[in-house]
Amino acid sequence: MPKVQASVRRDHRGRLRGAGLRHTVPRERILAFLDRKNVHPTPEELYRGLRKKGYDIGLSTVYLNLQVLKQAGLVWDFKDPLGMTRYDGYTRPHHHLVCLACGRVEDILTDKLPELASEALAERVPAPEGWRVVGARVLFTGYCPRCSSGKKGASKPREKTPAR
Amino acid sequence: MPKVQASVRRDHRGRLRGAGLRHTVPRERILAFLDRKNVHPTPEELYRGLRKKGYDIGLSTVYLNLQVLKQAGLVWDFKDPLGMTRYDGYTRPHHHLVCLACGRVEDILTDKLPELASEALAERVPAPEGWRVVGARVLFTGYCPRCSSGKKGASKPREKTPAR
DNA sequence: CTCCCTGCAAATCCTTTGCATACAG
DNA sequence: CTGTATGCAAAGGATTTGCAGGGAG
Repeated sequence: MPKVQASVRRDHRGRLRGAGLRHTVPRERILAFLDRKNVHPTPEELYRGLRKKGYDIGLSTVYLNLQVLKQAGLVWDFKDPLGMTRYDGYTRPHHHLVCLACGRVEDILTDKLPELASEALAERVPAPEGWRVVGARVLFTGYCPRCSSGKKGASKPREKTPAR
Repeated sequence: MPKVQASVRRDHRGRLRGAGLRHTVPRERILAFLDRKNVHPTPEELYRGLRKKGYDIGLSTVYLNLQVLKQAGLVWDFKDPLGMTRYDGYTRPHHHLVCLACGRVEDILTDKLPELASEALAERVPAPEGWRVVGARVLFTGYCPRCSSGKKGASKPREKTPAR
């Protein structure tokens, strides 16, 4: 019996190779870290997270590889309402929902939501003359369960202007 | 004949007062600069633009007031695909369409597009248990007329990763 | 072996802050 | 007049770059 499919979602070596990238330990660890749902760390948080696990990685390596992985389409990034760049493992098409009070981010998958899928939105928008629209990303804003329960300072408060 | 309604869109003094803000020369000029459609400057560009007109304004004043005006709801801001913060005069609800090649930004008004209006999207999204969704902003991406005409380097090229 | 990657430190870029002076109400 | 706002310069924070050593193919 051939030893096939060790773990679909964890075959990072294959994903890297498939994207034309070399397999390296830092890349493997970054992909592994992001390979969970609703995980959207800033580069700094990702760096600390990996360090906390005992991995000896450099912050600039994290920044560099996040960019490389992004260009390869293996991860996504977006700016949260406070302007911080956040990353997530790219798997299925989705949007984001951010809590205006504490900054928590939730993935909004569009697999089952043809109406809200990027392509659908991109097709439906009346593009100005001559433009070719290729994508659409929605940033939903609101209040998470903890923060909308009325309790002030339910979670860590935001320092800056909630914005956007 | 009473001298009424000098200029609806240019009554910046009234808009400021209405928002509980003092009227000052810098604020007046910033609002005036943004009071055109499809104008989405970065703070730096806005600063240079005002300077070019001979106005003696400080960069930090621009930053400060953009934030004040944003909090007052008189202007909006958003991050373009390169991560630059861009501002526009807040008038009607709308989204943005950005050219991935040259960075040009076009306003997509939703007055006549109930389906794509922020409220409609916010209502339609299946919010995770306990969340209260209050808004939605769409960032459409594509290629503007000049850049989609096939000619390479149609406009100023991007230095950074087009991203997102 | 050769080229690319890593990790540290220094450098950049955007944005905010401190402060004395000037203006709005 | 009193309290803000302005504008300059310096500080701060996030991200990038330079470079010598190390690893992947």
